[in-house]
Amino acid sequence: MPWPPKEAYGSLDAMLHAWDLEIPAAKALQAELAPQVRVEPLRSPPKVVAGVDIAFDKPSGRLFAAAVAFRLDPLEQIAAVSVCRPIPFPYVPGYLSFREAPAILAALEALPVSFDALLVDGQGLAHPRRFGLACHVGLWIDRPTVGCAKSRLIGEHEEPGIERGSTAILRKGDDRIGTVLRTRTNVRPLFVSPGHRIDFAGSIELTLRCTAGYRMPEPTRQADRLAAAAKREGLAASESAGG
DNA sequence: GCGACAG
DNA sequence: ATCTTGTCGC
Ligand SMILES: [Mg+2]
Repeated sequence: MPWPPKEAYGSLDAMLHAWDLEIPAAKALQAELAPQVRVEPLRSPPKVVAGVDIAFDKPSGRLFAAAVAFRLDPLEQIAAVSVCRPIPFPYVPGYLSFREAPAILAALEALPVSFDALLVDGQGLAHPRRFGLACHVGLWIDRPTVGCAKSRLIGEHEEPGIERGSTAILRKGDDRIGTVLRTRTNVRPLFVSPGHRIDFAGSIELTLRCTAGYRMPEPTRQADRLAAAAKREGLAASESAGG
């Protein structure tokens, strides 16, 4: 199966070299790729949902990316992997994908099972150029992808109700860019926005279906934990090795 | 120029 | 994101 889809970018080679860019070039690339993002209803209900996240170790300049797959109905973990890579890009608001996407893609390629949808720890459409981390990764894997961020990057919104499931529209000017979704009663809401191949309603529904007692959806929450664990043992391993 | 600012 | 123990509230 042809993955990643080079057709979506014109040239896979160009995209492979597009990870190492200066801010101005990265900004231009986002503007060029944003029109490729498709906000549309899910074509078929996802059976397997994957989640990804990263743990950083500034001292060693390394990062640990994890990908965890969950089957729905009932929600249960079926696979998990982690990879180690050098940190490729500094954290710059608006350019998170250039720091995290390469490693996320590597982790997803290492996942031993196929997945129908992906949950990312960051914004999707709710981005200055409508091209957050979830859009970048979603376009690459060409599968339904949702951005589930813990805080706001841009946009205005009202406060959603305190009950789990309550929502408030996240907007920029007259355009809707996402949803402020309460995944747990009386707990800070999440900022959910489409990454690719899914719409606002679908991103809300999928996020809620993947939530089990915690603020963060399970795929992303477990990926966060695995990345942190990989970091701990990764550092311990390099220490005992003398590095 | 100043403040905001995913992870 | 990361540095980090105990403490407050549902
Ligand atoms: Mg993260």
